[in-house]
Amino acid sequence: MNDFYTEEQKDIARWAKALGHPVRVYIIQLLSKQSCCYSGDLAEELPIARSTLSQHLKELKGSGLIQGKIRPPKIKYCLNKENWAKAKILFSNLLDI
Amino acid sequence: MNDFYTEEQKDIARWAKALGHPVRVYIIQLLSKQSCCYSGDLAEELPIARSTLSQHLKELKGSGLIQGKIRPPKIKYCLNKENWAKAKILFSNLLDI
DNA sequence: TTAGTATTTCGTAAAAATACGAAACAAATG
DNA sequence: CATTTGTTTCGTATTTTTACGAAATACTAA
Repeated sequence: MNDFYTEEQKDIARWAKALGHPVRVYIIQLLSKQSCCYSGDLAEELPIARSTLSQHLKELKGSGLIQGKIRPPKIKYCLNKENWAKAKILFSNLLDI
Repeated sequence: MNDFYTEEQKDIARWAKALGHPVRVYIIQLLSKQSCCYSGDLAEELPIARSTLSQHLKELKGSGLIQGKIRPPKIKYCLNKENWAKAKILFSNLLDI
């Protein structure tokens, strides 16, 4: 492991990286507003292939910012509220808000 | 150009991407505290090659988050206060702070 | 059981990020 | 002018990201 950086710095970097693409910002903004959505709803409005969208969702999920609940035959995506709250705190500190 | 995303979404993504590596978070945190620093000072404390550091600084500069002023023979790096203020606003909105 | 719906995974390709050491550069000093 | 100092650019290699279409998966409904 790289021991040089603090856990906080790594968390900020991980979440910032997750927000480092406009489509993922779009998704997070949507989830902030309406709390949940389905991949299909996103796919209809976004100008990218479904598989590409799926990749972005996977990345957001991997960062911990969102979570997906299987609700057959769909998958319902929501913010991961716990991590979102953490992210708020860390970004607030960084930005001195 | 990709017209689908708003300027705001692109700005957030650009700045988030710039913060998407622990070393760049480290640099930004430092500059938030002490407002300015030299590449050499960073190079001494960071566990990466000077050329790699230079690349990270270039990326931060490219994103608009920092700026470098030539102060021979050194280069003095500072936060770009204008963009930093913008970033604060955009991230505040996104995080609903 | 077959067909349909929603989404992901796979295979692949192209572009971007990360890292290093060597070499180049730009300005001040001897 | 030659040297020193601080930093960047170059060349290169490796890894990661982004993107797409085709195929696979998982569950429901007919």
